[in-house]
Amino acid sequence: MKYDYSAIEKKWQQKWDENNTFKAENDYSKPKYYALVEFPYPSGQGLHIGHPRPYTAMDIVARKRRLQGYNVLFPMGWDAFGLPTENFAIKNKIHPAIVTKKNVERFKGQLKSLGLSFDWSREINTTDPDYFKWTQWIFIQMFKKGLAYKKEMAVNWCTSCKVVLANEEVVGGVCERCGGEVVRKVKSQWMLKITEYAQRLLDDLDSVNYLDKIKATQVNWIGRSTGAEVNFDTTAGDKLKIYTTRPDTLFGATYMVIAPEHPMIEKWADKLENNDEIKAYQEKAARKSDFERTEIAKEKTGVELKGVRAINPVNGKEIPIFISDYVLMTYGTGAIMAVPAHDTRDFEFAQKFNLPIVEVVKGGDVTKEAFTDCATGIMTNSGFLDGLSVEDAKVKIKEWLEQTGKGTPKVNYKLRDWVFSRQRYWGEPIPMVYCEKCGWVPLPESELPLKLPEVESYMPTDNGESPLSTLESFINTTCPHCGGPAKRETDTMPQWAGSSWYFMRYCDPHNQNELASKEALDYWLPVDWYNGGMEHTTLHLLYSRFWYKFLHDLGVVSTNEPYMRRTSHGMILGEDGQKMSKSRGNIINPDDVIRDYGADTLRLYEMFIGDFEKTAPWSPSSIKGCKRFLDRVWGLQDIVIDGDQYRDEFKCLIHKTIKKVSEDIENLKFNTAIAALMTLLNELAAKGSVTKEELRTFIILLNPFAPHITEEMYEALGFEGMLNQQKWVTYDEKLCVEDTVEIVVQINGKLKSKLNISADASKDEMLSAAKSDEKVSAALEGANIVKEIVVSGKLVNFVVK
RNA sequence: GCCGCUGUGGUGGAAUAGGCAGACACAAGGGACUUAAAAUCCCUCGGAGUAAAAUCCGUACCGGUUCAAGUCCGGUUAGCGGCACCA
Repeated sequence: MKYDYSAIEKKWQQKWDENNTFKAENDYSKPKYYALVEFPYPSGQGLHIGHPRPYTAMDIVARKRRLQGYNVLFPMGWDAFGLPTENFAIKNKIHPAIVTKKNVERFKGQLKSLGLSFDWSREINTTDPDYFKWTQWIFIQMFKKGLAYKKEMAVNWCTSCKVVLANEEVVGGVCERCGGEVVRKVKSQWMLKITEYAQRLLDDLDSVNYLDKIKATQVNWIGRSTGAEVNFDTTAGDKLKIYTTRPDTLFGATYMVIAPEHPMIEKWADKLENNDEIKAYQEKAARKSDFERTEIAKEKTGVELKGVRAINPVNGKEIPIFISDYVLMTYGTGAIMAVPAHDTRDFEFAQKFNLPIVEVVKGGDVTKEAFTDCATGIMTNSGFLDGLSVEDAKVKIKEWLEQTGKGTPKVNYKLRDWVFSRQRYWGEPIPMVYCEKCGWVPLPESELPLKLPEVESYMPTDNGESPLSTLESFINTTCPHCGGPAKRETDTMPQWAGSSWYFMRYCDPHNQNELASKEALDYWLPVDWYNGGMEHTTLHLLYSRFWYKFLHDLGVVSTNEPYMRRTSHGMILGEDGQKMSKSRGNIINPDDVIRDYGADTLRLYEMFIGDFEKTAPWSPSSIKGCKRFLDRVWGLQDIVIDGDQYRDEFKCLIHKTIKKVSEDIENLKFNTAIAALMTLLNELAAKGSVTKEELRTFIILLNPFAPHITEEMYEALGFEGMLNQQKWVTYDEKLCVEDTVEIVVQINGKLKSKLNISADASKDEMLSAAKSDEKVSAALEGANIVKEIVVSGKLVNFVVK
């Protein structure tokens, strides 16, 4: 009988659908397991060949856990707000909701054709008002707790499209779509105070099981540093506050630098002698795009503020103040003390402007380059700090700063607040109203969801306002607080909003009264295993952890962290080893692969393709090997013999294979799990027969990887019920050990011979067996044995002279 | 510049916790079957060497620790990913 994959796959997909086979139960007394994959953005291109890799991996985990008796939640949904849909809608004059609906249908069909065991009864869509009602609700709670605020912020502005761009749309400093120049433009934006959670987001990484590289990236992104803030007096009378991580070098501060946007500059305008020069520099800096700012970073620029000088608090010396765009207004206090002897950037600047360089840490040659080593240096030219190590000096100077009131220890983070406004149509409306009397007022919860109004054009306006801003009927409303006339916020939320809490909605997706019931949240959360792309490590992962912690503070969820375990998969590249793209013409369409080889083969191949965490090039010939494997598995039906036991000769191999497959799935080593199954198949095929029980075990082990063929074989073998309702097979550790083992005999660490010996042989028995081996005894002839090393069950090594 | 990761046959990749390098596949070559091809089955498959063996070399490079190193340590180099004037 031929292996008719397409009929088999269709048959079982239908059966699973009809029986709601993979519906997670609401029985909260059972042990639960929550396996999560990132929900896709339903793009117009349809499913990418890369999607099945993580989806299949977690599907394997979910299917195995079900067989192990867990109540498994393995849901799927759509992260459907977003720019490509909006752009497509603009271009083709179709409502984005219609585009979304069409794309979702296509995606869903494709996912089903892969045989993924999602619980479709819990499907969610971020663009569904019943869903984004709660996204808006969370925003309002944040506003009420002071975590959402409005602020003037620079945005990316494409000078050619005359449109505000999201950061993701700025590629290499130019507009992704038209290649036009992108500049900064200041606009009033909603911000979320993620910085308030910086320390917790950092600390709680200790309590979760994320891959080390994921943790490292998060730590890096949060960017905690410790130092001190120091107040410098100025000749203008005002104090200038700086932040430094090297307060120990205070004696070496020979000038100061403040950001071009620093507010003091305006305040000092009447005292400054070179206002024209300063203004010119400020304007130039403001005009620069981010791209230019980093391009020109090679050479330092700046202007001295003539007329005002600062006073170094430790030695009372007057020092000049400069403005330069290498100091950022957005970090620390926007002002630094410059210690050219011990900071590379200050050194460059000092050289260019001929400023004095004073060595305060011995150990380098500060006439040639900045000496930045904290570990070995000894303080010098530093008054009461002289002779101390850098670390001791840091402690002592901080004490001095506090005692004298001239400064305080301070922790800073690179993490910045989250810019939450987008001047776009296809996003969640921000549920806020501006009243002249009451200021910003949130909509009452009874008015949620605030739906998107119908507009004629989804195009952003010429002045960078949201398309909603042209719609008088939407804008004009009454103040929920005083009842007076008020105007709605017209910006929408970024795409990251809906995905920041979607895993919570899956727990209770149809709840009309709450984002999910407390009972459901307490039962299902945290997510046990979340797999997703490395590209989401800094944004999505951090944002959703932040929202979760906020909701924990509100009492909505009971735990601190949303995801117990986070892993990450590698991308699938084109056959040429390049990223798949239309222009390279190296795209593989999953529909074609399913048509030509079947979903089980595709699943198996994507798991076998290589190390799950690494990128892997698609290989059209390798996939044939996986098809060949399934053909041979199918062929086992022709050689099946009666028998409700494993035969003795296969007992050990089968137990070892069960162990290997069970463990490898938990360790993301799907490729070696499949290799173990191939080995077992090869042995059985070589024997020419397989007992019914052996085959039953084999197809249970293979089921998570290739669910359709295994269900079909299970049925054809005449077993009761569906395979997915059976129990995962278990192994006996004792039976995984062979009676006899092959041990290695080495002389001076070089392999001389191999011999078979009883597995429980003592060290003495191993030694004497080794010595009596022909090859070994010949080689040992006349040699002087200095040492004998015996590793039980593994090897014997003679060290000879 | 900083942080993280990686370097193993023609290819994708295995190798628990320092103990047989190259599992499992792909490709290639040879053979069987076939009128022929496809499919399938069998054999070979890191390099040098040999009739075959023996033997020697071999996990990016240099050095170290060890009875024993792909694995640990120090240095170099190449590539990938992230951040990037963060004081």
